[in-house]
Amino acid sequence: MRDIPLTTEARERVLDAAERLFAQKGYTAVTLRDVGAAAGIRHASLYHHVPGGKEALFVEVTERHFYRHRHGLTDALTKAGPNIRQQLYAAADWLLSQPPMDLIRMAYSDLPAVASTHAERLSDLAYASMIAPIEQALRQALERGEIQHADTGLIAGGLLGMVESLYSVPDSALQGERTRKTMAHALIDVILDGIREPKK
Amino acid sequence: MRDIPLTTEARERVLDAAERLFAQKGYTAVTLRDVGAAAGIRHASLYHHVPGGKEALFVEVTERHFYRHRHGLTDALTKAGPNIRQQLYAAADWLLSQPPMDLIRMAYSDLPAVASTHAERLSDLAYASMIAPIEQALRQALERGEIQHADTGLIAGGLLGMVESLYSVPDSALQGERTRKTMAHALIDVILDGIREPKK
DNA sequence: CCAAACCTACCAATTTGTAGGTAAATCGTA
DNA sequence: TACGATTTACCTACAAATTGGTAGGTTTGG
Repeated sequence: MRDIPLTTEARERVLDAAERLFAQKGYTAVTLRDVGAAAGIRHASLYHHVPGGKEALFVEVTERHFYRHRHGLTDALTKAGPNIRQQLYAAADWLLSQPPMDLIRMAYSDLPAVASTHAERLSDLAYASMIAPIEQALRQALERGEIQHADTGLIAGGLLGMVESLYSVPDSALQGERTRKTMAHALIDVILDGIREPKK
Repeated sequence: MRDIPLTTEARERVLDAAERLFAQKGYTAVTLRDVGAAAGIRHASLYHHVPGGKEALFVEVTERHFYRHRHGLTDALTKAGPNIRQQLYAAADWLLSQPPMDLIRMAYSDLPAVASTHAERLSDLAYASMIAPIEQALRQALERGEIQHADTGLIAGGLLGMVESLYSVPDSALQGERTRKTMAHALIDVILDGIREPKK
């Protein structure tokens, strides 16, 4: 008998389903029956894999989600080479390959619904996973002289909000060359070059 | 006896409370008992003012919310004079004077929970109220030669996402001169000037 | 007086969580 | 290897609380 379940194939199915649903709909909008159905089991069976119930499930998969973002972002940024534009392109591509990460909903709706100890940890993790990697890349570009002095933390956050907001573009507005990816790259160009001067 | 209640002071209290709560927490996370408590009445009394129940209440206050944004944005943009920077400053100030408008949550969680006819109308209204006014100001700045050729719709949406994302900045990170307003203005400067060239 | 505004009390459905059971895989050991 | 014991991964059934919504009565202001 174990207090803390280790990772099995069936448990992974549950966590994957829960992560996708919570990320898409938010904590209160997702029921355990939804999660069970998505994982192919009854809701009561979820308690076998996650004894802590809904809140523990949400906290675990949300932490997992943030950790994966941190890894995915730092990975994309380092593999893109020492050029800030290509780095930001790669970061945006990663973000758009994942389900939307709605930090506003997280702050105003999801986190207030869980115990404050968990909420604070998740809040810190959000910064460390989403903002910090981009901020670090901007700081290094600043040292390399690629960009001028700027509030790197603010720019990183703004960039993130900009790219994530592309998820609210309806699919009907996406066609041909106008994908979320090309739109993200165009927005990054604006951040780097501005829209007053003609593109170099 | 009226089928459609006209506007009274008490009904306004209900709509104001509902609008604030729905905007902050989203459709499913807000209960009618929450709305009633915020308006100072029992949840059953809400049906006196809005016979259609929760969904009708949500649709009505969300429409109202969008209409007010459309008015507030166009008003701020026109009153700021013919300078795109001042116009965008004013638009951002308006957005930050209102409760957060989380379009991602709206698209992925709120709208799927209401009848599709209402969802489509609200989706169109979101574009017309939030994006279109900013896009128009950018187009006019383009004609005036203030900015270079750019995808004005894309920039407007990106700007909006950027400014709204400031709501996910924890209050603990706001102190002294570092308010959401000053941060929004700094981000607008980046959009206009870029971060590669030194500020003029 | 009378209608608007609000109330209490309830219902049916849903949701989280618990209790207890079952089939099948796995393990320890003779 | 044979085989009983245990563990895993699920199930059905139910309890308690919450939710949207309804019925009908009561207060209150013009």
